[in-house]
Amino acid sequence: MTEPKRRGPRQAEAERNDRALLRAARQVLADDGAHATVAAIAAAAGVGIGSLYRRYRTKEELFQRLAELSLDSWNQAAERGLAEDDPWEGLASFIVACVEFGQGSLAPIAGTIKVTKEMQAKSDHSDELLAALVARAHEARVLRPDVTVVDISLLIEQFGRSPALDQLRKQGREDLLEAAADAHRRVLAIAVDGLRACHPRPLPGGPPTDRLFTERWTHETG
Amino acid sequence: MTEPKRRGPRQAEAERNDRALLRAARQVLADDGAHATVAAIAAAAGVGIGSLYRRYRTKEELFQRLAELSLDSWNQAAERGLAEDDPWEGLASFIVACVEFGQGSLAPIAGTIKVTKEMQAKSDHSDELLAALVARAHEARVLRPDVTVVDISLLIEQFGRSPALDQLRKQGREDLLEAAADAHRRVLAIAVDGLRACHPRPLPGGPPTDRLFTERWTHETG
DNA sequence: ATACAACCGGAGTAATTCGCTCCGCAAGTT
DNA sequence: AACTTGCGGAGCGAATTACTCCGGTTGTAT
Repeated sequence: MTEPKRRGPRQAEAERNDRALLRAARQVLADDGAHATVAAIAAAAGVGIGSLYRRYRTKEELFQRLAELSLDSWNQAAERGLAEDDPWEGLASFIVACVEFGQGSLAPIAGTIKVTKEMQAKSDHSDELLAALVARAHEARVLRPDVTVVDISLLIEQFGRSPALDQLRKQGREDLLEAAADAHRRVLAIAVDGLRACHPRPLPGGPPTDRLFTERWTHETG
Repeated sequence: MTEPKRRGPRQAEAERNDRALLRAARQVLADDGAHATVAAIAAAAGVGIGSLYRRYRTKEELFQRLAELSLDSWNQAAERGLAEDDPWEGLASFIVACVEFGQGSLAPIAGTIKVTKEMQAKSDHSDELLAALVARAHEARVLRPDVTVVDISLLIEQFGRSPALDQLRKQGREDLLEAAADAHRRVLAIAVDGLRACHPRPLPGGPPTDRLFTERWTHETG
């Protein structure tokens, strides 16, 4: 067993709280961007501030953990995509999955995340997976030929947050949240269709540099 | 003459400053979202805070003016689009123009804007113009049939800000700004191509309500 | 030159906000 | 009942914010 022993009587509650905190952090980050507060995160999780700081020594440590989990989710989505038979469906479902679990909520805090060696390894792996998804779609001639992995990554990031959904949530208009989420998925579907190989005109500008991604995170030397 | 007399010796500088302030406000809003500070706006305009407050009594008054000007830009872009002969190019160039001048920078402060009667009239007009653009594209069978005006509006809003560009600007990476802007235009071109009538599969979900737009602004009774 | 008017810049202020600590209390276990 | 473990949130110091106020600067008139 990996964790053979419960160390305290209220360990189960602690684990539930931890999951709730991570869920809430993603949510609040999506809503409020870079200036999400710990009070808001704790409140959204239905947990006291004290409980947050017992598990994470600082706000940054929580965000760090969130970034790591997001990388895992990204990789799982990519592997599910590769497992699909149809190359197009594999790529499209990967994109939708990444947008769905809120990959884009990390963008506002990307500059504050320290990339550990472990995360770097996961990131390299995710690059390979995405490259494989794109290569397979190219070979099947279902993806327009001048689309690169950077284009896909930027598309996912672009749809990671929904301005309309953010504002409605901040205004407490619960009645429109569902409609806004549906509409967001609709617009994403439009954009994904724009990736199909049925468009004769080449895309404007040259292929984008991957420096747009590699140089936006601060790396650890140790 | 509408403005026959200069009232003071430094009037020209004052007008330059006003234009710089509005430009800077759009920029900073795009970068920092809802918590853009007056100090940042004044600094970006190369102007003292005092000069900002001589022209606008409060921060909100500046944002209000910005919203009004944005509506004008929107309408001008729509009229240029209608003036084009090709229905598709008209619609596409309208979308690109709206994204380009930073229409989306207003999304984070949409909830704080008071819509005056004058603005309401301009807004109604813009609705008609966009409806005309979409109807013309539908009649020419160049726009996929289940796309609505709300879809177009949401698409414009979605691309109004670029997460990558925002972060790079905040990090001061001037060397990558151009590349990021190019990449952003590329991804937008992909999404716009997704609107073309060459995609057989219908979009997911029903047509979105326009309540997603009408109910997000606070209206004035007077 | 001198006096004056118009406008500029930004240090200072009061109020708010934020990350984080600390401690009294409740829930299990024995 | 005694004890252990984890919970919640009031409160603190530091940082940030919108806005005011006034000494300085620029351009015009005499």
